[in-house]
Amino acid sequence: MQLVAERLTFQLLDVSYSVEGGRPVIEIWARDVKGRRLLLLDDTFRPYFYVLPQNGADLDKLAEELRRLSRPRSPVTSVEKVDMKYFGRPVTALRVTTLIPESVREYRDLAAKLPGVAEVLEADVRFSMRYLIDLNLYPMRWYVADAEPVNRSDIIADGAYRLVSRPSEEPSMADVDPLDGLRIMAFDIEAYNPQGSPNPSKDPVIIIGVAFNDGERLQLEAAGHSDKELIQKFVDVIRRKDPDVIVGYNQNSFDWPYLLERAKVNGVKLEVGRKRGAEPNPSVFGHISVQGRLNVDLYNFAEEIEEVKVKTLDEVADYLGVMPKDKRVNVDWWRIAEYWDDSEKRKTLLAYNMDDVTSTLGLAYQFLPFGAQLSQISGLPLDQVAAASVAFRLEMRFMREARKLGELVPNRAEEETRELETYTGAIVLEPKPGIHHNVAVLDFASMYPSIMVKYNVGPDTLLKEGEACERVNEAPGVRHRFCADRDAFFKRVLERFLKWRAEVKAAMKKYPEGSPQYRLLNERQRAIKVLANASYGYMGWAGARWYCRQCAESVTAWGRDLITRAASLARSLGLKVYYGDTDSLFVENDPEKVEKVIEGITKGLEFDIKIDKVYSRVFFTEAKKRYAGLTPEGKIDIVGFEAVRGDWSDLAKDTQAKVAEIVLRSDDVRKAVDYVRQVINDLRNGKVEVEKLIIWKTLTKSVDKYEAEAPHVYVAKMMEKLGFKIDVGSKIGYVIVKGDGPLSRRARPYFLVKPQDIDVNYYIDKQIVPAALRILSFFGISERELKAGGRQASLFDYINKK
DNA sequence: CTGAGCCGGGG
DNA sequence: GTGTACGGCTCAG
Repeated sequence: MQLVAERLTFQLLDVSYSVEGGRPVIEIWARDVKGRRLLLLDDTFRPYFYVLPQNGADLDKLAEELRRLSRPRSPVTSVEKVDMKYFGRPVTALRVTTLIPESVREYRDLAAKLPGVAEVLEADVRFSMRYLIDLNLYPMRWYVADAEPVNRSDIIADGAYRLVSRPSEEPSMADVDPLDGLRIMAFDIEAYNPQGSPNPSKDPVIIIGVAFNDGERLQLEAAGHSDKELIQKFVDVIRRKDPDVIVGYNQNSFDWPYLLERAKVNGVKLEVGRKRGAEPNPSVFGHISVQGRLNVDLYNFAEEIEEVKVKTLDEVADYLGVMPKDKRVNVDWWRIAEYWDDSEKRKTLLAYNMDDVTSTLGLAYQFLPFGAQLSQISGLPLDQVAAASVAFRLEMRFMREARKLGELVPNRAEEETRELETYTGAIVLEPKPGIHHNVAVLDFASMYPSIMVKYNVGPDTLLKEGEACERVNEAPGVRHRFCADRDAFFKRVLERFLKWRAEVKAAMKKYPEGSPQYRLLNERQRAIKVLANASYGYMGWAGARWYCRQCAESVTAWGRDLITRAASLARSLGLKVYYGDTDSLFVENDPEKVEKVIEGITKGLEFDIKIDKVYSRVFFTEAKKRYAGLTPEGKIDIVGFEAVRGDWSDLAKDTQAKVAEIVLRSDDVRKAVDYVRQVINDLRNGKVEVEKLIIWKTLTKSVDKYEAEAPHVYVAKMMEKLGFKIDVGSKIGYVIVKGDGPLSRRARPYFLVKPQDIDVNYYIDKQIVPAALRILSFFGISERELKAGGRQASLFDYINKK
């Protein structure tokens, strides 16, 4: 049959590979301009790695020995000499090519043992990622290539092709919204949980809510307590709608594993991918891949929002304005079974599920445009870019830059050889405790990347003891020296980032704010900024390929120097400095003087600084990194306070938030003290529901695997004895009761505890009072005053305290 | 005090 | 799939 090649214009969505007939085949999942979902194959790519010889080694002899390692199943097909660079210095390396990706590890280990070998490099780059790097392909971007149609009966797609030319980027699509035209599905399951945490071996999935970006929303319900048909229907829905992107909230650690287990129990196949027979596949670090679709866990993006401490779906959706908390239905999760079994309450449960799904889709609209840009820039597929750490995203880009520069990519350090020494970090100026009015927050723009560029910081420019160089930058205090004779690898990459970002920002100005084009470019410049800002942390990350502790140490040293100089400048101009952290300064908002500070820093120190925000009121305690501010718009920022953490009781969290709000809005500390006393009184008088006192902790492994007996572990054991089935992932809710012995022994399952058993003093001393004092102590309020509980403090209180 | 171990979100 | 975290807290010693 005569095959006719077609010219395809397609968007690269995901990449994987398989081994067919003893040869690797790269599989690109894509959609083309006609809207077809396609599988594109390339069977011409081969795995390889580099061998770096020791100085003076005989390259031909070494090449011969490498060839002799060849095994028939995956022969060494070539060993070539290549001129490359390693940490900026020219080297000749040997490039070893083989056939089967899995054999690389074996050859790597054998090669490393040969005499004359200094290092084996790039043997740990995933094969499919290697392909994208080498062909300079970025997921979510558009390409043009010639391809021949092929038959593939094992996929659920509109067609399959074999690439016959290398894809080249389609410039006309560069500024098109990469999400435009993609089919997005959000889903959320509810599980039956009569005994606290649902147990997938017996508790059915009862509701699956699904929402699509075309507006369709639906809910699937179990028949009573049987979920076999429900799961089959869910698979059918995905087949019918054929989404490109599947989003959920924490679905990688809950919904997918739970559904997989339920499917197994019911003898159903969870065939939701675009490959026949393939189920979602749990991979490392909790990521789950769905073949041919981008499975994105939006919780990964939520984790990066520093301002929200408790990252539950309802909190995050509320913060982002996706769905206000007071406008949605909420059901306490431990009551889900109760709501399911009651026909009236079931309606509420369904509404709750639909609000969760709607919120999830809403979060997708918030996060995915940014994620898609990160994908286009870092080179990681959208599902992986979400799950990857910032350092890993940046490293992927570094590897591409290294290839362009002919640089060999260093290996990660062996775990045991990584230096564990810490170094001095950023400087935090002593806050001025109290409430301050009209405060401007000044922020250095990309401070650490700017330092790296200005002083040419990097492992390749770091001078060893006694090493000479013409132009040298020495970090203040720490004395590390960097050669400025040639540009550092980091500098080259960061300069490209900074230039690129400036271009994008300039292009943005051509569009009205709020237009789709503006939004697209804004997300792009943000993604570039996030990657650039990760470069400092990257150097100090022990897992980094370009790890350089001295570099990170030098950057913070320059940073401390800079912020100290900026604060002095502000003071010398007569401005009060209230606080500063790393790259920010909180100063009195006197516009004229502030302008002078900005000018002095820009021209004198040659770094960019700007007004980030203004607070009409802000208060600091004596503690660093904790403050609460009131913006001119009336919004309250609570930063750093720990009682907004998930493992504190609701009572402590509510109390602290309320105290912060009273103090900021009314300036009246007595009012706040009275409020706390009222809470304590209520607690003493048994007026607080046990539910407000529950402390929740998750069991991350089976009970008997714990060495230390934390309260929630002790309670889990107790629940097991009571006949509860406790599994990994169970959330244990406990309260502390009266009695003797260590705290752990006084923890009880909350549902077994009567209000009169509660150790009221624990909650007062360890929860309410510390949470409230975080704010109130600097107003001179003491523990005793809070605990006086409406009456005058007496000798009795004093003795009790002793 | 230091080090080891655990946690996050979900139901 | 040629294998990816991290910062903050608690408890034990």
